[in-house]
Amino acid sequence: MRWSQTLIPTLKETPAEAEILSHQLLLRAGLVRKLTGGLYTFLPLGLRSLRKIERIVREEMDRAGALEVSMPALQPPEIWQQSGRYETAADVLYKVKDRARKEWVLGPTHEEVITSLAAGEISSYRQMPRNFYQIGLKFRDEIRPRFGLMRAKEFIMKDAYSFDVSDDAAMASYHKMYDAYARIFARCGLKAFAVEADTGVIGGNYSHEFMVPAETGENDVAYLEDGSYAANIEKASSRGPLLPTPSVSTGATPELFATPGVVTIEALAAAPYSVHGVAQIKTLVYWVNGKPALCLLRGDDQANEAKLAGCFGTTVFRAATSDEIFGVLGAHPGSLGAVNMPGASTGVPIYADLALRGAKGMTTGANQDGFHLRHVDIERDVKAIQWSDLRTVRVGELSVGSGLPIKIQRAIEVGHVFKLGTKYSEKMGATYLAEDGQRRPCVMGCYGIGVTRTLQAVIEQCNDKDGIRWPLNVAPYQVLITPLGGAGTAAMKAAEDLYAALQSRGIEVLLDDRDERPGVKFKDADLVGIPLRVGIGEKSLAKGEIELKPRGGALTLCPVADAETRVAEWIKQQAT
RNA sequence: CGGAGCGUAGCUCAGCCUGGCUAGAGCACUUGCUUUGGGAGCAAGACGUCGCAGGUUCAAAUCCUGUCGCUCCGACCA
Repeated sequence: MRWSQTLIPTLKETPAEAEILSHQLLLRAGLVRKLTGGLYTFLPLGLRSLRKIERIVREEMDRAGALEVSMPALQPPEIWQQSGRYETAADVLYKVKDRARKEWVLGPTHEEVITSLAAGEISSYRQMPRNFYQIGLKFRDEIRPRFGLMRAKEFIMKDAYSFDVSDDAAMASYHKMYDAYARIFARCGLKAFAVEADTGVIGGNYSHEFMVPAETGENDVAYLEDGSYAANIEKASSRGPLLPTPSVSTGATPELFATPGVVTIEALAAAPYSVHGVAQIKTLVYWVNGKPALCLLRGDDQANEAKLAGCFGTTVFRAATSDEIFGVLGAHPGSLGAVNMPGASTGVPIYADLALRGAKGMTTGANQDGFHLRHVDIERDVKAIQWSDLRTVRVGELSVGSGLPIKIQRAIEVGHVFKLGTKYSEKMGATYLAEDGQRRPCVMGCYGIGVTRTLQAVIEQCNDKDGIRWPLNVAPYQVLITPLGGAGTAAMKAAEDLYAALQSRGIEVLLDDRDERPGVKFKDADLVGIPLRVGIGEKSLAKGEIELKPRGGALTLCPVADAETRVAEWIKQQAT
């Protein structure tokens, strides 16, 4: 491609709308343009990279034995009602109406569609295992689109769905996808790693997210230096907080004391009260299915809502409002506690974090504004506690297994593999006749890769102060020829010859044939980040030489006659 | 939805607080001349519903109200 014949609108200045580096480079290198928040047009250069990622994904999915299909983005709401997600996923569903005022749904994902396909087409154990995938647009009514392609209303996802006869067979399908994902991200030039992920209400232990370490990511990952453990912070657990919880009883019974105006853990930890966070019980109230539920944590701990969802058995819950809380406990946030709950609140489930097990001599709210209780022994003074791991792990805590200290790193989630089980197949009638003549639900798995997000993750990971440094496999072009001389010069002529020669070898080459000053061409070349630049200047050309300059590497000279083979060799060498 | 901020030329922004005459700069764009190894110089030119609507005023980019949009922080996800 000739630069002058395509559209590569590079920007010298950073658009104000772009906060993070990869978003800025996406715009500055002329890869995408925004239509409106969360919706982007891919320009020729950006589209080429996107297609390369798609091709890698497609090759690896095919290699893993998955079958490519294409499912409708526009879907009938009935199948969503059937799966139960018309309500539970309501906040991300785009809904549209046709002329007859019938409602339709724009698919945020395709479990319902693929399961209804399987319900119709898979009827025997002989037809499994099967894994169907597609690469296409997904629509999500994101509360807040942000960071360019990272979180958009419309994005390209590779989604795959496996169907198996048993749990064991489903695990085999799962591991195939896991391995395929590792290959995909490696081929994209990404340093990605798998972490244990929260399985939410579906349960089970089999869900991994593929993460790209990046400070701009939206996830926190807990991991161990030796690589033996890595988990999303939502899932991660430890041996518990580093500072021990008081476990010696004062012998006294709970005693009311006045704490006017004290409504935070910090305030109670300060003078004159000086009750350390480890000796406080934090009481949180959630609203689950229209009913209250209490969550008790040590004062210095943070609740982990993914873990709470596991306790509640649903992801549809929220923090109770101040008014709701007052109605239940007779006090406002800051003075709440599970000891001596008023009569109206009996029957409210109480979930407590394991770090509080055996806690004695604790201080907590008295359910009376402006008062707290001291000398609380939790197991003596609070009834009907359901114990569970509810806290968010912190840096430095010891891991459950090896006891090594936990580290925490920000990361971008680019892929997710999930063993679904029979949740959808049961609801949607995707059953088969087994060898023994029994009818059973198919055991499913689902596997997603955010393709557009992966593209941006590559940019986030591969750049320097001058611009993008594309990995060869996903670069829009492999080679950029930069002649330093206008039309009719010897440099341009040599560039044209090399351009034709490389093209005939099947090398993807971009020729900067613009009548621009060298400085402009160099700056654009660095910004756009093509892996290998061939510089052809009048001076070196007079000596029979041209320049080879890998992006971010050292410049070498090479005889004009050898240029074609040297470029081809370089590419071959990089590809291995 | 809660909190914060911003909407002025294609892009980056000044002007607004303290209302005033023809709304500005840099970059980009067009033409000409010069220049030509790291985002050139000179000259000429084109480009604006000052987000939109209403109000206050002799007078509004500027003050007030409403509204729409965007960005950032929080709750969701690939």
